[in-house]
Formats: sequence, structure tokens, C-alpha cells
Amino acid sequence: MTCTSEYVPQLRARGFRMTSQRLAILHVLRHAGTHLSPSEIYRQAKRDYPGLTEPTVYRTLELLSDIALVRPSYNSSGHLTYEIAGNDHHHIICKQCGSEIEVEHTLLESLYRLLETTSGYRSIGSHVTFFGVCPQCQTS
Amino acid sequence: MTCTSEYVPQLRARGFRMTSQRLAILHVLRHAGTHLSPSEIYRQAKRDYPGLTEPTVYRTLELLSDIALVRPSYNSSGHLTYEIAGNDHHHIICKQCGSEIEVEHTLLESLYRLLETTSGYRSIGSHVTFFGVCPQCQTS
DNA sequence: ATAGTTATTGCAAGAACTTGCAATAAGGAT
DNA sequence: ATCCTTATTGCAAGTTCTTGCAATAACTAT
Repeated sequence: MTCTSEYVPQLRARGFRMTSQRLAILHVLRHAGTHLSPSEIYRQAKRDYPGLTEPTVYRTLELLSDIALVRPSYNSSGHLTYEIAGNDHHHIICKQCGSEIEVEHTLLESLYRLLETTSGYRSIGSHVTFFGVCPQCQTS
Repeated sequence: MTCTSEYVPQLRARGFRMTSQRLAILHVLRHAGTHLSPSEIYRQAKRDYPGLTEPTVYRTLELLSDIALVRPSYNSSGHLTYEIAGNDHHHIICKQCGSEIEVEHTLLESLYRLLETTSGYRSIGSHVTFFGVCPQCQTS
């Protein structure tokens, strides 16, 4: 649990507080290493902090997304999932089997610059999930 | 309602059937010209076909997405919305005011080719929604 | 340490979305 | 036209997600 204390200043700096609930949720995401659904996060974090409730999980995930400590993305059936924000990357998910791989952000950088100049919009840096068919599923 | 009959063969070709419910839903999307939430689609299509139920709307939208007659996308609060599939494009939505603009697919084509060669995944052609800050919101 | 401020939470109710299953009706065959 | 097959629907119940509000507890200042 000590490793999640590094997030305290990131919350404080924006006027937010660290709570046991938020620690439990961050701890789960920190050790997951993959995308988790809100209900799965709830189930696991409840082991650390049994008083945890579902609304708190949803509100916490939304807050942590806003300040970019966690990254939201959508799975192939359109549901929101979350992962801890580490190195900047995107995802490709297989439409058929659901397997996913990461895409370096550098591959998208020139596109983002292009979008900003052509659209007038700024700070287009959001995480994107692409859907395709993985090599294994292509051969069947 | 006559203009939506053009979709009949697209359904038939894949073994699906055209029904009054699907016609009503397609009719709504056809005349909307923008993204609509499932509940809004339900509300409007019910005027054409009062017997319509919500589960049918959700199931129909999923089917129509699968066969690419409608295009799903996410609004800034993460909810699924739908629009009729016309010219191939993507979206940028303002995180602050919610205003959206379209992005030509040609801008993304080289990226998609790059992704396919580097990842081994195929038919990465899915619709993508980017989030940024629009020009108006930047000046406030 | 203690008290004060207010972000955060839990609760409860509601809205949005999903699922299983029996009844219905679209489209093909006779 | 009528029957047959089965895709599709409605119903009802369940799950997931959201929201308002009063109670709690994290942080600040004294």
C-alpha cells in the first residue's frame, strides 16, 4: 500500500483529498496491469476497505480520470474500463477474441498535430482505442 | 418513411428482417443529422410506432452497428450515441462545451495503414472520437 | 491538540442498460 | 393464399450506473 502514497501530492495540488477509499482503488489499479471494469475494481478494492460502496467507485474513477491518474477506455462491447496511467499509449482490441495490444503514443503524434492545426481544437491528447482483427483470429 | 426502405436489402443480404420497429428507428436517425442517445431515439421512434420498447431499441442499435448502417460513438461523458452511417468520418468533441466537429477519414488513413503494418491487426477502420478544447472555449 | 471548513462518502432512490424466454410476425416454400 | 421456420419482439426481472442530500472525515489554521 505504500507505493500508492505517491499519488497524495497529485491530489493535494488540485485541492482534492486522499482517502482510504481512493487508496484502495488506486492500489487495485496499480497491481492489475490491465483494464478493469468498475464492478471488478469495486469487488477487489472492497477487500482492502470493506466499507467501500459502488457510487464511490464510480465517482473516484471519474475524478482520477479527470486528473489523468487513471486512463479510461472502452472494451469491445462498449463498456468503460480503467487502467493506471503509466507510459502514454493507446490500444488496439480484437473485435473477435477481445485480445488487446498497446500502441506507442509517438505513432499518433503527427496525427494529433495535424488535427490541431486543421480543426482549431487544442490539447487533443486523449487516449484512443482502435478495433481490428488480431493475427490469430485472421487465420480462422 | 419511403426513404428508409433502401435499407431492406442490406438487412436481407445478411439474413436479417426488416420490421416496423427497425424502420421507425432508422427513420429517426435518418432525419436527425447528429448523434442521438438510445433513450432519445426511443422517445422519437415511439411516435412512429407506439408499441416500441426500450430493449428493442438497444438490440436494434447494436445490430445496425454490427452491419455498419449506423455508427456508434461516445459523447464527452462516456455514453454511447448513434448516428446514421453516411460519409466516412470521425469526430472531435469539446471537453468543455460538448460541441463537435467532423474529421475526414482521409486524415487518418495513413495512420491506419501504419497501425496495421506495425501491429499485425487487420481491418482497423473503426470510427474514433477525439476529445479536445474548441476555439471558443480556449478564449475563456 | 482542537475546532472549523468543506471535500468526500454512504444511503436510498432512480435512470440506463441487459438478458431469458415465451409469443409474435417476416419471409420463404408449397 | 396458407403454412412453416425462425428472426424478432415484448415482457419482466435483473444488473449497471447516476444523483441528491445528510453525515462523515480530511486537511487547515489556530
